[in-house]
Amino acid sequence: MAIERRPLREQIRDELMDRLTRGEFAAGTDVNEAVLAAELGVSRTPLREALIALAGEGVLESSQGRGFRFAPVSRKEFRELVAIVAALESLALESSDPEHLRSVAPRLLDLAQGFPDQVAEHATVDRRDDEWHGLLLSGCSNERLLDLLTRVKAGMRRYENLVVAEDEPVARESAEHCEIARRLLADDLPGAITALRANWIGGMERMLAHIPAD
Amino acid sequence: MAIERRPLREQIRDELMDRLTRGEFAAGTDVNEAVLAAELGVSRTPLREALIALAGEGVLESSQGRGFRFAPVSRKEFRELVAIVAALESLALESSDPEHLRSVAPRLLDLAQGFPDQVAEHATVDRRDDEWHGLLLSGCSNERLLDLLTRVKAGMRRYENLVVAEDEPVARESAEHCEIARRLLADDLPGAITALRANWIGGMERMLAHIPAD
DNA sequence: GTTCCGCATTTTGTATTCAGAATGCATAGT
DNA sequence: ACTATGCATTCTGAATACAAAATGCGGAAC
Repeated sequence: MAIERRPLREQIRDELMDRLTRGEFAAGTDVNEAVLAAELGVSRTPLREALIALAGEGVLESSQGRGFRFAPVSRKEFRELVAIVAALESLALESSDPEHLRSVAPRLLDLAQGFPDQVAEHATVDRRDDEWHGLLLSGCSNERLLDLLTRVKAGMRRYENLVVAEDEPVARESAEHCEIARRLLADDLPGAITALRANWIGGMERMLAHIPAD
Repeated sequence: MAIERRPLREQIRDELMDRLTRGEFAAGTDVNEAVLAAELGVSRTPLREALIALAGEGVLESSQGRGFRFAPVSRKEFRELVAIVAALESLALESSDPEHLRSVAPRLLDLAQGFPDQVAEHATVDRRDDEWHGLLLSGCSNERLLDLLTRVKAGMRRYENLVVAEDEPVARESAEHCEIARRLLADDLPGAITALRANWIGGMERMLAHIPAD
């Protein structure tokens, strides 16, 4: 058994992201360090270190003397984040080994086609989507880029639980993923990238319908 | 007079970035927290907070029990970073107001043409380059993107002082910037983006010649 | 009744202390 | 002579203690 030897700040960071994903923190609310530290059973020091790391990813904001608060959501920022992620994933595809892309394409198609059949509980949908995009990017050798992508996506996480999974969007998502996979199978990388962009933009619009105006 | 009211961790972060830019820290070397804290005249706590923030930007690495060290440089990582920045700046241009781009184009051209005439001390070249790209992106309303760009560029900073400014590269850089500005003047956004990409790739190759093999 | 001032309380920001892990050296054993 | 083990030292990781800033409330002045 490999014993867990990670700094507390990282474990705390992950725990906070988990809770955020579960919707336990409302956007815009202040963090009370003492209370949260007690709740987690740690001291304020590693907690603050985790908060600083999360602030670097845009999950939290901080201001002098007022501490940290969960970053408020806005339609504008969501659009900005989607544009960034779309561009970065496009780059990742571009710099992937075409050979590898073709080899994972069948599995990508499989997964995408299976989407609508599965239960559509919200958290499940997101996790499955993450897995799909993860596989899509698995051939990208730009480690820095993959790192950056996970960080930016972490900043998007708080938007995920604003909407609930519905049948029609899930079907659309599935169709779009199939399209991307088929392009890859056909060795049509530019087409796949275009489809990927369309997928992000489309997903964004489907989400925006649920995000209240600023 | 507005008195400075920023958390120590931010001031420390900036100071460390300054020193890094000045080449005071060798890549790959360990940070001794106590020594550095004493040198800066602060305690280890805010210093560590700054180190954690910098680690999030890829400037530092950390490992359990061994603390922080300045991230080693590698040709591979440099290529990765350039690809990312090129993609992000392209996105920024795409999402800029064309009107605004045309309006700053003359000044961009002016600045670019002035480049070769100025003294070519290394730090000056970089600062002037930053200013030029800053102006180029001044019309981008995607705040998150601009934020991300500065962070990724911070991670590139440690590569800058590996090379010294030379006449020929500076002239090339100037010519490429002129090309971008002219495209903008002609309302040719796609052309400008292509030229921008070429500028980054070209600059990368010119730098790579000076970066030792991994 | 309303506004402004000041004090008490709460919470953050920073320093200090403590504990535990890693490194290096010395010594003992083969 | 070489290797391995134990110990001392150094440094990081985390907790606690302290200082200073912000918030909220109550009372006094108008």
